Amino acid sequence: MSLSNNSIERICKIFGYLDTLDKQGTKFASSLDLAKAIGATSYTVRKDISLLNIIGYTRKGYDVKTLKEELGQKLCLNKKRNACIVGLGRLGSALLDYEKFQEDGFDVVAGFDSNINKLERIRTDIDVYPVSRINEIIIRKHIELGIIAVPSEYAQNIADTLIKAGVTGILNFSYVKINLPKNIINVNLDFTNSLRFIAAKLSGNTTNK
Amino acid sequence: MSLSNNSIERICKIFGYLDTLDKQGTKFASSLDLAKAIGATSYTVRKDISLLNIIGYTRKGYDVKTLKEELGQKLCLNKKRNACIVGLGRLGSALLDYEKFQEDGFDVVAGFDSNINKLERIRTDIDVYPVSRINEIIIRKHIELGIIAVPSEYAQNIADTLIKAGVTGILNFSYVKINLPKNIINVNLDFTNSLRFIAAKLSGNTTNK
DNA sequence: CTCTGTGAATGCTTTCACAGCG
DNA sequence: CGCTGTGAAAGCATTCACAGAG
Repeated sequence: MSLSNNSIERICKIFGYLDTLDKQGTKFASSLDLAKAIGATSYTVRKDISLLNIIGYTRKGYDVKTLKEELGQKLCLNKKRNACIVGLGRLGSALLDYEKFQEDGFDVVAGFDSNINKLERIRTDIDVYPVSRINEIIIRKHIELGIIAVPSEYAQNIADTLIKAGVTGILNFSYVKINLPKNIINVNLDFTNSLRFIAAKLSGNTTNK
Repeated sequence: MSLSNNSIERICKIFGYLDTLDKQGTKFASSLDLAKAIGATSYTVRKDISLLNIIGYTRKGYDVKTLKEELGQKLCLNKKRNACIVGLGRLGSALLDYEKFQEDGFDVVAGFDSNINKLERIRTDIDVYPVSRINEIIIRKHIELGIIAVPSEYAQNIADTLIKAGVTGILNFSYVKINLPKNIINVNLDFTNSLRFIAAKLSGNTTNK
């Protein structure tokens, strides 16, 4: 089985949307419904799904519950995973309390910051530690995912520490690209770059693709 | 001139990296340097840049200051733009104080929330208003960009309000796709989906592309 | 040499078009 | 009918390979 990044991203979005549909009590969804919800075409959705050898029902579309279960299984999204957040500034502490992570099976089980005073002041149900304890805690709590919300100049260093401790996936909110061994999966979310992208497209000298 | 989204995104990243290089005092950067910094190949970087009819110097690479200026000009990234944030919960208020936006020419000039008590409690230099005043303030302050950080169920409604008031670009932090007229540029940043993507790739049944 | 600039070739992804099914 | 499933075609983006320039 072998999916492109684009396919994976679409399927992840579909998975999230199926959850919404399920909570609403919707039973079936056609490829077109799904496509609209994630911003794709129905062809692409059908192809993505069929690449996973999942089949739908003619005339009705896909069974919401079943499809969600199957997508989750094929992409290992049903399994819970432990995560930690490094850097508990404004953004990091907002992320600590971002309930959607937990709802979706990502358990944030630790927060880290280098500022001891900050650790004492923070009010959250999640355990917080100084960065010096990253290695110990990651191993003890079986943390697989690291969320980096430290100032950009420290991001690479933190990433190295996380990986040495055994983290295999990194979500990086700093605006620098971090260099990683290629078995580590990583996504960069650079807010400023997203605004730049919007600004650039607004300026108009672009295709619509 | 006509660039694909991928090209625009890469160029935006290059633009950001050139700023870092410039502050460091670096004078020249080769296509390979830039490529490494943004996670691309040198071919792609050269092609992207040449699509904009910008030329470098043989044997030295690109002049950092000049290239930044030219990219900024072609993509209209030098012009300042006003932005607002709707939804001042944990995330929204963190974004209000995200200095990188201002540094990069995105002036956050207003925050909105539906909860009047919250507006009174918030401590920030930026003016905050009830959502009922969105239309008035957007017009008065010439706001072009809207950053949506409200709970997902309100996102579509807020987006419609913003657009009616004249906003042309939207950065959406909620996890629903919002439907927009196609002259509106919009980017979705769904944190949970990024974690899902990482989890899916960790599970391994994917290409490396 | 070492780097850029770029047509040509390659390799992906998406789209199309239509058979199949209830 | 209204939907899925899928080979074939089209459309893009990336990579290659090499000329050009100092």
